[in-house]
Amino acid sequence: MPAPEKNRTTYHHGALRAELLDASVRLVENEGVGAVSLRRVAREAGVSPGAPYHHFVNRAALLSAISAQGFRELSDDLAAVARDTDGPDQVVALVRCYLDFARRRPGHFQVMWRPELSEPDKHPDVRESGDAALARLTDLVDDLAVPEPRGLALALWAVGHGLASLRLDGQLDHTARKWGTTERDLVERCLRVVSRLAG
Amino acid sequence: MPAPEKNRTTYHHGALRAELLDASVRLVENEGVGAVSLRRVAREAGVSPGAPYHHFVNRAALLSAISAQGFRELSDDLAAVARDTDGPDQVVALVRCYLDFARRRPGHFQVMWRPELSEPDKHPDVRESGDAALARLTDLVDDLAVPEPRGLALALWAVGHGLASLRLDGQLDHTARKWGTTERDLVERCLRVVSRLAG
DNA sequence: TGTACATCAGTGAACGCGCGTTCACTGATGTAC
DNA sequence: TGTACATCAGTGAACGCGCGTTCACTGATGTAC
Repeated sequence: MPAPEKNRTTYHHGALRAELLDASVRLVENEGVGAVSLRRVAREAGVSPGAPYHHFVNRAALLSAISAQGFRELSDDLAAVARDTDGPDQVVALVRCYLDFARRRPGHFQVMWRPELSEPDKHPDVRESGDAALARLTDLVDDLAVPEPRGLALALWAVGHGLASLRLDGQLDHTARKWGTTERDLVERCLRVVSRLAG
Repeated sequence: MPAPEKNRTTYHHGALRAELLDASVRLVENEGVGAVSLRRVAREAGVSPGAPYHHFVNRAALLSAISAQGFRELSDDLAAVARDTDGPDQVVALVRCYLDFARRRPGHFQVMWRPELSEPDKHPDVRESGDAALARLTDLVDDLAVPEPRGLALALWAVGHGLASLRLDGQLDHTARKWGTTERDLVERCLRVVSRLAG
């Protein structure tokens, strides 16, 4: 996590767009999406309040870019599952992949699923990359040749999404403590149950 | 949905606390949780900016009250499932109950799972009512006498939570359109798959 | 039943803050010739 | 290789806005006697 860029010597930044994105993701992770304002992000990047406007027309455009980035990475992850595993194991591998993504990119994950933030209607990138990710999921499940592929695909998406959300909100950790176990153990038990859907 | 209370004649409102809560829930439903500010809520209730401070110390206290309200209603709903159904049907009934709650109280639902908004650590009501709701769920699953009750309970919670979240964010509707079907049909197919976990 | 008084639940003005956005500007870079 | 010029990507001051919160106040209500 690079510190706010205070020690710039050149007038031009060089890679401000990328740094604004990074700073935003960091902000979402540490303080939630509410902390992301163009002024704040500019400050984090060590740049004047007007500077971001040369790269993003507004806050939504910035968050859209993060969403699209996230969806593309998730697509790649899902493609790797299709490539590296096969058969019924894919069911659990898929959910695990979703969970791993959410853990690795919590900032992206939180932005991706909130259309009021990233305005998919105004930013085709988000819509397209989101659709592509979902298509990866359904293609994978279709290849399993189970009786209700769409129902299974949605169920797996829902389980993954639910677990990831509950974990990000601290619900899993809280529940684990109450049950005298760990978050990780809870997830594993859940995945064991889910694996029954593969048969 | 009562209109903003502009036509009050008495100096004292009489039920301002309840009306502030209602106004907040309406705001969350229509414009998202970001639209809830004490000033805005006061305006919606037709009252001066300082008035809410006689009932809530700050925004978090207001949102906490909404959370607790939601958790209590969800607990009651889950209790009804335990009372009105039995056997393996309960698995699907439980998820359906969770989904119905989220549909009926979308404003509450969105606030309940975001601890940074309702600060459960500072507001014991939220923690207690949340824990009680979860206990209903686990008690119900325990009574099914399945091999992995905790794993199943979490899986059902996750599916319900995932579906409800995706629906609220418009993802289900979007996906249904792309697949040439309806949100409702999608949910039903998903539940059919989930019902296999009951066996 | 009246009255004095405490308390409750409002008002509305005021404060300082961070925000989004604009704008004239300027330093740095790229390009045509 | 040098130079003139266009364009790009910054600066920093400025604007108006809604917010949280406080405060002296006041109208309404409840209670003790």
